[in-house]
This record gives sequence, structure tokens and C-alpha cells, in this order.
Amino acid sequence: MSLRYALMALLRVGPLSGYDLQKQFQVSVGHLWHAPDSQIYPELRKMESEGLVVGEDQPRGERGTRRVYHLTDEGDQAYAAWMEGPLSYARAREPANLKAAYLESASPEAARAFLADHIRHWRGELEQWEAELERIDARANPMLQRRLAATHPRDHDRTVAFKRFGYEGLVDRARAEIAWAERGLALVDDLYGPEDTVAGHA
Amino acid sequence: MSLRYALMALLRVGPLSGYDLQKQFQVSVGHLWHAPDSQIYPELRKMESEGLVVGEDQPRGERGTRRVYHLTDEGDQAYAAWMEGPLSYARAREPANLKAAYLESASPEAARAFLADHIRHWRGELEQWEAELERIDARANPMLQRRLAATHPRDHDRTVAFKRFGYEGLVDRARAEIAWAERGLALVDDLYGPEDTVAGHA
DNA sequence: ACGCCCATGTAAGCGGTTACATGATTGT
DNA sequence: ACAATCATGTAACCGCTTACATGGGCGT
Repeated sequence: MSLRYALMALLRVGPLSGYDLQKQFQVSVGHLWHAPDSQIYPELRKMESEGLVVGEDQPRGERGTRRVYHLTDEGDQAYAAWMEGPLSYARAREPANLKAAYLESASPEAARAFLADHIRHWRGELEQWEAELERIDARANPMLQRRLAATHPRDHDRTVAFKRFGYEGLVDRARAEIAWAERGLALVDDLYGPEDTVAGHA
Repeated sequence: MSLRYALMALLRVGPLSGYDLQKQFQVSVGHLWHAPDSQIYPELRKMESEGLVVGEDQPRGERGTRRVYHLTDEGDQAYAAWMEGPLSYARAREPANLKAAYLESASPEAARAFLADHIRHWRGELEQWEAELERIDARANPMLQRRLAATHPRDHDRTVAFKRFGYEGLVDRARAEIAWAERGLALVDDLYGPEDTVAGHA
């Protein structure tokens, strides 16, 4: 239910073609709310049918066209309503914690592999988000630049500060997941004895 | 895709009727993986059709029946395969962080309300999970008691330790969310000036 | 007799995933 | 000429949500 608001957040700074929107999405708001292009195109059509955006077919070369989407007043109001209203929270559904709670039924090797993989996954996410934080601080993200160019300089610090704040939450999350899984590895050592090192084959 | 493994984790300690399973689910593994009863009954039927469980209709009173589910060998193996294999991770899709990153387009009041609500939500979750941690430490959860009764005393510490570990991750998460949102409230004060207190109407 | 709990679902719809499908344009 | 990338989708399926639906059993 949040995809459309993520899309509108981008369209609010100016019209974009479906393709450009999708590309910008992947390197900006897509870090916060993932969506593949195969979901974005249909969602735009659906939003158009609901009057939130209008699509304008523009010629491209001889035969090609590209569809440029503009946010409508109605879309702007829907976005504002989402921003002003409460968020609904989904109940917990955490596969990693679920599995962790029953690790006594896994082999020690599988338990270690699971935890190592958890660390690997969240380290990867952490890198992405930290890199994005740096781009935000440097005001280097193209979408952010467009956004700042479209707003009064007086509001720039606010815009940057909130963007930073949103990503900081993800960074905190990733760090917490990594720390948790590291404690898990120590716990496995405690319960089963330290791992035979890979080098210990001889 | 994890629901069936959550159900099998319970059925592994012994057969349960759909109803009992659903009830036990809500007060144990349901904290880690939420599912309403309207999802559990059909999932059990589906698992039966795949041979993971068998359902046995037992008479109840004169006309009533209850369907008692047993884990099959095939189900046990599927559970083991899940435990031994890797978990697949979903890409980030965090409505709260998404909204946070665009809070400059909300009124200060809405921003504060959002953050306060975030804190309220996660405090509620935190309470649940901390209460569950206490029940784990006291070995007071009925499902945990059944589980321990069905396993060798030598393995009890492990079982309890991993269950604790799983919930600790959720507790960490909740604390991180609360700390983040509190920083957010401070940030809003910084950016817009401190809130007029409710008492400040005079 | 009544109400609460036991007991088990169905149906419609939504958001998302995965895989597939097609063709035009631009730069080398 | 060819490749990369621009550009836009469709179709099938899956897990989950929400609301609705029904009836028996048991304790007071």
C-alpha cells in the first residue's frame, strides 16, 4: 500500500516517464521500499485510473513513445493525507527470529551457517544504506538534487535532515541485526563448543 | 512461506487439533510469525494435501468432530530441510522509514504524531516480547513445557537458550525503533522549535 | 435457556514475485 | 551491423487480509 506514496514522493518534484521514474526509484526511495519495474508500470496505470496521476504519451524517435506521468491535484492531496495521517503497523513476521528460536533442532553447522549468512545479508544492506547516507550528506543523489532545486533554500536543511533520519533507522536496524547474530555465534560456541576451524582439517 | 514451518515446529512435539494448534500458536510462535486462524486452517489442509501432516477426525460429543493433525515423516523432513538450509531474505520495505525520509512534507504536528505513534507501537511490541522472555526464563510457557517434557533434559538448556535468543532479537529491534523515533522527536524540535505543550494553551 | 467457548472454515480481493514477452532507439 | 539501453508491459501464482459464515458443546 506504500508503493504509490513512494512513487508520488518522486513525482511531486516534477513529471517523469515511467522508465525514468522506475530508474530513479531504484537508486533513491527504492532503498526504503523495494519494488521491481514489473510492479511499477502497472501501479502507475492503476494510479492513473484512480486519478492520482495523468500519463501523457510523448513521441520518441520515429515510432516510439514514452509515457510521462504528472501528479494531479488529487494525487497531491492523497499524498498529503498519507503524510498527515497515521501509519498502520503490520504484526511481526520475522523469518530469521522464527528460525533462531528453534535452532536447537538444527545441526551446529547449520546454525552457524544461518547466523553467518544473516550477518552477510545485513552487512550488505548496511553498506548500501551507509553509502546512501554519504550521498545525502554530500547532496550528491540526483533525485535529492532535483528535490532541493525545486524547493526554497530555507527548507533544504529540513529535507536533507529527514532523508538522513529515514536512512539512519535502517542503518540502526542493520547494525542491531549484525550484533544479534554475532551474539548468536557466540551462543552456539557456548552450547556446542567452539567451531572446528576450516584450517583444522589436518 | 514460513507459516508452515512455524506450524510444524509446534506439531513436532506432538499432535494437536486445528483449534488447539491455532490457540497455542497465538501465545507462542505467533509472536515471531503472526497468522490469524483464518489462515491457519486452510494452511493445514494444504499441508495435508502435500503430505506434510495427516488429519484425523475425532468425535467430540454427539455430533461434533475435531480434526487432530499429526506431523508425518515427510513433514519432519521438510522441517529439517528448512532448518538446515539457507533463509531467503526479502528486500527492505519499511513504511515507517519511507515516511520518515519525507517528513519535510508533513506538518510538524503530523511529524510528531507519527513519531509518537511509532514509539507507542514498538513499546507495545516490546512489552509483549519482554513478557515472553520472562515466561521463557521461568519455563512457564505451556508450549515450551510440552517441548521440554518431550526432549532429553540434557537438551533443555539449548532449547531455552535459542528460544530466548530468538526473542532477544525482537526486543533489540523494538528498542532500536523506539530510540530512533525519540531522536526523531528531538530532530523535529530542532527544525521547527520545541512543541507548544498541551498545557500551554493559557 | 443462554452465553461463551470450541471448532472449522469460505470468498473476495490485494499487494507482491517471478518469469516471460516485445520492440524501438542510440551509440559505436 | 550490433549491442546496450530505452521503454513498457502481461500472466500465473502466492501469501496474506478482511469479512463473513455456521454450528455444536459445556457450564451456570
